[in-house]
Amino acid sequence: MDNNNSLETLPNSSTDSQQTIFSSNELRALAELVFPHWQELPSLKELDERYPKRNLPQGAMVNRVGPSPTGMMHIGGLYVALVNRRLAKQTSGVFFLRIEDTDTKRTVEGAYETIVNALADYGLTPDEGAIRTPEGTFKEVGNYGPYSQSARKHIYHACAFDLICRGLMYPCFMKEEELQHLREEQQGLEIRTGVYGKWAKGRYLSYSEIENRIKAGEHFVLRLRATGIYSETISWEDQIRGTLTLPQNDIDVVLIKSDGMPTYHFAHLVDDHFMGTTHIIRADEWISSVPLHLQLFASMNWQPPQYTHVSAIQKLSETGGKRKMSKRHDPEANVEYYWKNGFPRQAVIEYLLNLANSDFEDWRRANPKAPYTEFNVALDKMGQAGPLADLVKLESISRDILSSIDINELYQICYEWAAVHEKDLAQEMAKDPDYACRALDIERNSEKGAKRLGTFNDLRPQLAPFYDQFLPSANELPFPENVTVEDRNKILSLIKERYSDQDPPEQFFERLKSISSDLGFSPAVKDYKKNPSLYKGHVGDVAAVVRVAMFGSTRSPDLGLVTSVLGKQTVANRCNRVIANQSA
RNA sequence: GGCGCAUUAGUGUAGCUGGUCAACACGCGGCCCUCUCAAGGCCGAGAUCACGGGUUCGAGCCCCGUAUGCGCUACCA
Repeated sequence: MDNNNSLETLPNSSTDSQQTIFSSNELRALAELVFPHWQELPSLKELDERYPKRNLPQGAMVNRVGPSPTGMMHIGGLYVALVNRRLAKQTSGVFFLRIEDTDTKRTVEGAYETIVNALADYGLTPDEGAIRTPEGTFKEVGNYGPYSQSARKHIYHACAFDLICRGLMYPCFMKEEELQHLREEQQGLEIRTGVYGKWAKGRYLSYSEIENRIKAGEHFVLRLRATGIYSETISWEDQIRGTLTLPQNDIDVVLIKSDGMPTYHFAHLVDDHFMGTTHIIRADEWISSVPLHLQLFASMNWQPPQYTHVSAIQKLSETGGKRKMSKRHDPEANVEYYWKNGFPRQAVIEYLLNLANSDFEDWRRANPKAPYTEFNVALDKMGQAGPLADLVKLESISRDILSSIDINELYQICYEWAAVHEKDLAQEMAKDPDYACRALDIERNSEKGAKRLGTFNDLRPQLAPFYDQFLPSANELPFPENVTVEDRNKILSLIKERYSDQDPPEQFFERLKSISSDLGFSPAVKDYKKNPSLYKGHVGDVAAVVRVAMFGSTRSPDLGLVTSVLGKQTVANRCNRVIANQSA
């Protein structure tokens, strides 16, 4: 990188002759003063060699997600990660994870693991950056690292050194109170607040003053010497929003904080250049910063990436109405919430995909079995308004997924969930996975296309009755009142006697009918309704008795299917315990 | 305060360069199926496209203004 940006060519907004103009020797001395260990810094040339241009096919997108390890993983972060990753994959590009931990005060222990785990759990493992190994440990992969900003200080400093040498960055000693006063004064004057133009006091410092203050150990930050003109605009193409036009940046923003860490803006410039990011897809709160970012890239003579801004998921519907999704008050802002509350991860992903491109739904209907990765995400199909989280819709998607995935896969994820949230159930499942599968599979492939599982919360009611230990005790069974104990026992005796596991499940109802007529119940509900006095009841009442005895509940899936899973022995046992209980 | 982004039925969205464009999904209601519960099938109620002006033969779709929400205006990202 050569120094062709000499001071004279800078289009500075304030042609204020009072500003200190340094000679290039002074600038060099200043840079060395700011970075006493400058000799240890890599040169820009070395960095360019260390991080060569990526060798990727035409049109490949290199993009990234850059969460801060400040606590939980936000659902909006997952959303942005999903979109970025899909786009990278679709173009044979690269998706990487960069941990943006430049704010040492805010970084939280364990948050790094939370991020990596969330991406791994949701199938969004990055190509580069921190990943979770199959053994469950963490490591960093990729040739453009390190991928944590806190470990890249020397790179930022190398670039900062260059900017100081070229007069585009300068030290500023203003303290918090001073900045506060400045802001108040500007507010009193009813002008824009901020460090710009004549308000940028650091621009007026003489070399000797700077030297003295630095040598005295005074704290300082490094600010950009902004080159934008506020009354003029800059435009760029946002792939979601089209052409965006904003005033040029004339604020001397902080680029290096007093602790030596870069701010987001500077880290973005340096990292996304050397990491070869081609597309920045991020939340829309960054729109206002694009003029600054463009200026930063120009100041280094680097090719800027393409910026596009997505509206993050912001609100949630509640009984009260709408409000902003808040980390503190809305548990569903946290990615963990969904799994905890029984939503399969794939459902969350597909729901997010649906928010991103609403035609995903149509695609899914047309391709019920295809993996979601076959769907093509398109930026220009993304909505501009912030979508509202809708758990009811999520559940509907979840139900579709749980009813369409392969039974073995269903067993897997159910078991994985139960192992954490329903431990006793999981234990039983593991004893005989095949049995659990048959129980889970009930009615899934029938013509009726029953979708019994909405979320994992439906797992227990669906599965537990297949295990004796979860059944209510015999005297707690909710038998209907309208069938006498005597009839109940007769019914169950006959079931025990006549049930055969050779019967096809459809046969079961025929058995119920014949038992009904043998015991004076009407085999057809219609007949009973015509002449109630002729019967003790109807086949439905008989079925209810059997249902309670078999399933411990007045509600169950098809009895023929239930009994065929239970098997002859269990059917007999369950009849016996009731009969025994009554006669006792 | 300044600047920016957004605003289509309860919710999420679709509506291409202005002329069946008010559609789809979830939810809600009813009916059907039916031995229970779900699921499924069918039907239906919900939006004068935030509001007010324009431009036009004609506007969710273009322009201006207003309102509301959100964002930025930090040595947070």
